Amino acid sequence: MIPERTIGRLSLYRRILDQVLDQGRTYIFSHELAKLSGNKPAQVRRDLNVVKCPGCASKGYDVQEMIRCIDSTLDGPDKQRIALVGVGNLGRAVLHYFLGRRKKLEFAAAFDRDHDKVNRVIHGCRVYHIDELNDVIRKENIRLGVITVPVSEAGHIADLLVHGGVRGILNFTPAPLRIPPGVYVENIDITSAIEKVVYFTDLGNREKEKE
Amino acid sequence: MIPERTIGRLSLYRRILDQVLDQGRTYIFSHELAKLSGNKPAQVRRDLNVVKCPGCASKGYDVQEMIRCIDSTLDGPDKQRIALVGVGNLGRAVLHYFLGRRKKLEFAAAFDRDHDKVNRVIHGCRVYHIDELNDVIRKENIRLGVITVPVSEAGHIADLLVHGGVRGILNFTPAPLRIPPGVYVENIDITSAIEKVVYFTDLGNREKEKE
DNA sequence: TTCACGCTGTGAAACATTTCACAACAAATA
DNA sequence: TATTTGTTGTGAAATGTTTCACAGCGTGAA
Ligand SMILES: NC(=O)c1ccc[n+]([C@@H]2O[C@H](COP(=O)([O-])OP(=O)(O)OC[C@H]3O[C@@H](n4cnc5c(N)ncnc54)[C@H](O)[C@@H]3O)[C@@H](O)[C@H]2O)c1
Ligand SMILES: NC(=O)c1ccc[n+]([C@@H]2O[C@H](COP(=O)([O-])OP(=O)(O)OC[C@H]3O[C@@H](n4cnc5c(N)ncnc54)[C@H](O)[C@@H]3O)[C@@H](O)[C@H]2O)c1
Repeated sequence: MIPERTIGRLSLYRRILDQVLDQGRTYIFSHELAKLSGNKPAQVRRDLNVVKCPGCASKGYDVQEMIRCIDSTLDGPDKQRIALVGVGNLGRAVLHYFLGRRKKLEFAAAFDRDHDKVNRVIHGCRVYHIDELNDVIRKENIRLGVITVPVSEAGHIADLLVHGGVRGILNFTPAPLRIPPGVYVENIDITSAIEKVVYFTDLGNREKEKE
Repeated sequence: MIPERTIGRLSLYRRILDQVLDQGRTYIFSHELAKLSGNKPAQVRRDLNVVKCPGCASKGYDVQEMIRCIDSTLDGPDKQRIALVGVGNLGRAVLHYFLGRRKKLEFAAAFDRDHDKVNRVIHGCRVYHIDELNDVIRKENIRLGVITVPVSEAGHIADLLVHGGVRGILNFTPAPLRIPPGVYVENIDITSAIEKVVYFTDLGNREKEKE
């Protein structure tokens, strides 16, 4: 059972290593990957040990081997089919960005309740009416969902997804989803990210005790 | 010095409390806010202690008082002026979402290098050419930046922002920004968030040792 | 007035994660 | 061959965060 933080870093390493490989490098040292990813060398080595990627004291780590090790940990055996719910500004940005970007991820269906959006193909993804959600995700065998509806709708949408058989959700809404055990939820809260920046940036200005 | 996780939760509590207040409630117990925010009651009480918000054993916490305490910790004294760089799909989603949403946050300028976008007002925000960045953020007294350009541009944009006097950055790019001490960076990595969902969802399918 | 209840506030324990620090080793050099 | 150099892999320490568990208290009931 690998901790969440580690998975996040492995995901980042992989994208960096794809680039490193494109540049023709075949080996890399932990301190180099550390610099490229914004971490400490010891952290990088630990993370690589976790995915059983062996290094060589003189040459460092074999880049292709690293990618293979990370792949075998992060990727499922098959291509992951994902449903996106809420084809608004953020939803469309996500669909557009991931279109053809990562081989193992496919946005197989999107849902909205706005009739101007349904029955169209947006950024390579067919948009269905929300009422069809259950049928479509079952028929398409979709196990993952992304929620980009307004916060007031999120709880209800999460219930629909879970009822349809979805077992992992990326939730862009600040609503805490009440889901049964066995379903995994990852939250991205853009508002709180901005508020963190405000707080930690202002430390100099305001009276903030160090300790 | 309050830890980052705590700040994230406080930001969430505040939004929940705004709603609670709209519903006419004046007091709330830690276990209720815990349920609404997806945390344990002891965690909520600790967080509130951190912002010196007193509770009453019989009535719980005064909602307005809580909001005041959180405000006085999270918000700077003035409205925060923010620059967004990269008016693409994600950048526009952010501009649109925050337009008039949080009183203390204002997207005061946006920048792009695409001439179709510059010198227009998009979602209430004037878009300038990237070459004007330094002048505009100095003139407008902007101290915070949001980076939504392609990953290859992010390092360069971060340098421009810092050079112009920006001290806090929200970076949507997976590029680790090399910034001087005193500048705070918060990263949102949507790709790694999705990959976390893939990993933790698949635990049942694949052979994953528990321990 | 006394009691029982349920909540807050918090010290201390438990748990999680990062970092240090160094033995062991491979390659390059002399 | 012996020596130097610089890296990996990892036990153990340090650090950071959450959770437990309960003393103390205010309120309402008897
Ligand atoms: N965009 C951002 O920067 C941002 C920032 C912070 C939080 N968020 C969160 O992400 C959510 C989405 O943001 P956005 O900017 O894309 O909003 P948006 O309003 O542009 O899009 C919401 C979409 O969901 C659809 N929808 C609404 N109810 C639905 C339902 N019951 N079933 C199916 N579809 C439904 C709407 O038709 C619309 O297309 C926000 O509501 C917020 O909770 C976004
Ligand atoms: N949209 C997503 O779901 C998503 C997911 C993962 C990561 N990201 C990250 O966020 C970034 C932005 O995503 P997006 O979907 O909005 O991309 P996008 O291509 O729609 O937008 C990028 C914008 O930046 C502008 N730009 C490019 N170079 C510039 C420069 N030097 N100066 C000023 N402006 C410049 C472009 O003109 C464009 O408007 C991505 O490149 C990626 O790194 C986005």
